[in-house]
Amino acid sequence: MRMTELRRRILELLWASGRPTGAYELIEAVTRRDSRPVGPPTVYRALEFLMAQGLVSRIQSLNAYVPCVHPERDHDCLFFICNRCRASVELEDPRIGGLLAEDAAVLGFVATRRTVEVEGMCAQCAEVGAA
Amino acid sequence: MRMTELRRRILELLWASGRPTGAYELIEAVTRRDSRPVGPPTVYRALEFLMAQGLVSRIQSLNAYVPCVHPERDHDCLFFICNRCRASVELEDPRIGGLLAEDAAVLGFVATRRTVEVEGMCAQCAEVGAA
DNA sequence: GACGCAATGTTATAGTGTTGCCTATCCTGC
DNA sequence: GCAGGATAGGCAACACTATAACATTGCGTC
Repeated sequence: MRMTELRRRILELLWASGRPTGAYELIEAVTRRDSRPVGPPTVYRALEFLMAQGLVSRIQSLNAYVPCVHPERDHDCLFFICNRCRASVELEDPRIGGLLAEDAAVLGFVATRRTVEVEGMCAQCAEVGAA
Repeated sequence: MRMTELRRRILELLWASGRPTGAYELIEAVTRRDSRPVGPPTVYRALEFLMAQGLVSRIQSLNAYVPCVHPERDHDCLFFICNRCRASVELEDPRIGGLLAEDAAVLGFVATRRTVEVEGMCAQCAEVGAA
């Protein structure tokens, strides 16, 4: 389990992008930057690794990937996704994790992964165009 | 805006299925049952309609669709998805919607859609195989 | 240097969803 | 009844997302 050149590069690209980025965008970006073709499996494997390390999260609503804001902490990612400017904000709200754990307990459900995503419009976009 | 034959059929198939069902499964099912080919756009349009009516929800983690348990009520769907038996349970927990609204307000974010999904193992499956 | 293992490369393909355009059907108002 | 607009569905092609299967490389160990 190593942080290889490729994996680091993909993580850098995600940070540089500043917004949720699709796997095929990453494929293109890596290919362009390294001037050699990179196939889908390569990138998907790197993403899988980065997600396992808690360095990257997948946004289900967008089929896209973002770097985690607090990789060090054990994170319950909670995303606010602007459908206008495509930006996403990651938040931590332990209370939500608590409620979900509570609900899971009632069901006898053993949770392994959580997805909490809110779509809408960010403050800036909402200000600009009320449409 | 009408509940047509096709739309009703797809809703019925979702209810009959008893678990999250993919769009292409529905395409196949409708095609088989009606003995005539149905294309992807047809089914996707019907699903879009059903979701707009609050009769169906999409489970992002699975790229699949489920009928809503309480179509009449305004619902904040919250799903528990078993990765073993593929079943899903829909719950209502207004407290979570409340917290999300609160967090959104802090960000000045205008929310239009929420996705809350928990993956793991349901009580029955957890009981059977602890693996 | 031969082996073992993790990582990556390569090719092909599976799975999911959309666009564009046309036809059919239904309701509305005359 | 019957134009005429609006909504729904059919169809072909395509775009996007992800994985399978198998070969290769690089690296550490004995």
